Amino acid sequence: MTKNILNFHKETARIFAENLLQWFYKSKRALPFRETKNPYNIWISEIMAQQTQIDTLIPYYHRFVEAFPDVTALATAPEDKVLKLWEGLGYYSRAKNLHKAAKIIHEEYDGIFPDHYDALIKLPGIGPYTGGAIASIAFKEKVPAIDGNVLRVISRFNNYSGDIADVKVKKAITDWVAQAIPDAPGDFNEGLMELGALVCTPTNPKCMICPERDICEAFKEGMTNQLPIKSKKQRQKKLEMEVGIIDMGGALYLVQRPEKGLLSGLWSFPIIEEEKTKPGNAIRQTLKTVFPDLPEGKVIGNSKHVFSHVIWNMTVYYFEIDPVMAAEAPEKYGDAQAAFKDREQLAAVALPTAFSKLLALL
DNA sequence: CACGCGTGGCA
DNA sequence: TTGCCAAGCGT
Repeated sequence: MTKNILNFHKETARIFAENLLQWFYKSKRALPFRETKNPYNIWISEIMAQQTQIDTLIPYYHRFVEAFPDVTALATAPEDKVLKLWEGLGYYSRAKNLHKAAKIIHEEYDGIFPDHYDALIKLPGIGPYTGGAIASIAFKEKVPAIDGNVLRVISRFNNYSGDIADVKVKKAITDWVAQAIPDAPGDFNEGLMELGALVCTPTNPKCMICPERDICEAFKEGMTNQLPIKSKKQRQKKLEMEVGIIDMGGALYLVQRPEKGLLSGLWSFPIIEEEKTKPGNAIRQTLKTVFPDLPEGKVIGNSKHVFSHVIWNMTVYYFEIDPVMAAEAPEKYGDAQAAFKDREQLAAVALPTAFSKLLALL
């Protein structure tokens, strides 16, 4: 049977921390951002790690810190260059907030990285988890860093049935961890996450090699596969979309996404929701407002793209236009920036995966 | 405060 | 194929 109350027992927590640290020092992965305690590098890696698997972020991390080795380099870079380095990683507001925070540190903190939790979480993009991670790892502050791994590990360790999507449950687990933090807060926090990533995994946890097996309540009760409890999120809404690719002698017409909402600020092909009774009409009519002489297009394929909260079923229309139309090539698409981009120019702008994968249809 | 916000891996 | 999940944050 599971428990719906989370109790803290000091001695149990002490042994838990001891086991964890011993395991972590022996079993931790060699990750690039573990080669330093520089708060800047820790920060970049932690922002990239939000909702992202470590293996995915590693090449991005290398490229990013090479291009922007310190806060000043990032603060003084143009935003489009920052977004370009984030291209394909998703959740692009992370990159924008990273850039904003770098400017704040550069201008208001004299380039000196804030060295404690309370100051860190005031920066855009740094919330309770990331603030705790940077403060504990780079500055040895005794604060928790509660991510999805930690919620799962602590839930199982205590055979605790609280719904980890519930803020009250998150707070209870945060309090438990805060009291359990030993003298090496950074290693402890990293160890908790590493245990969740390598051993106490969401499915098929490797209890046989777990350093906490002997004192894990869920293991004792045979509940590891039922925990944690997590309420479900609702399903993505499906949208039928029409994409227009205009090709002018190899240069493609790109538009910048609006300032708010999905993929905001990044580049895309013109795209609009289909009018159900008239397939192809919506994109064609929209494009004709900027290209009155638009020739007939053809469908070159379909593409499905799954976002966090919506699914696009895209029908891709292809239009070839004469280079003489370059003279009238509009730099505005509605209110948005727009331009024909040749291969080299295309490579310089941030084109999200939803659109870059359409290039394979050409 | 429930929801908006990307992408890739995996049973 | 489908759904779930991954080192969350802003509003």
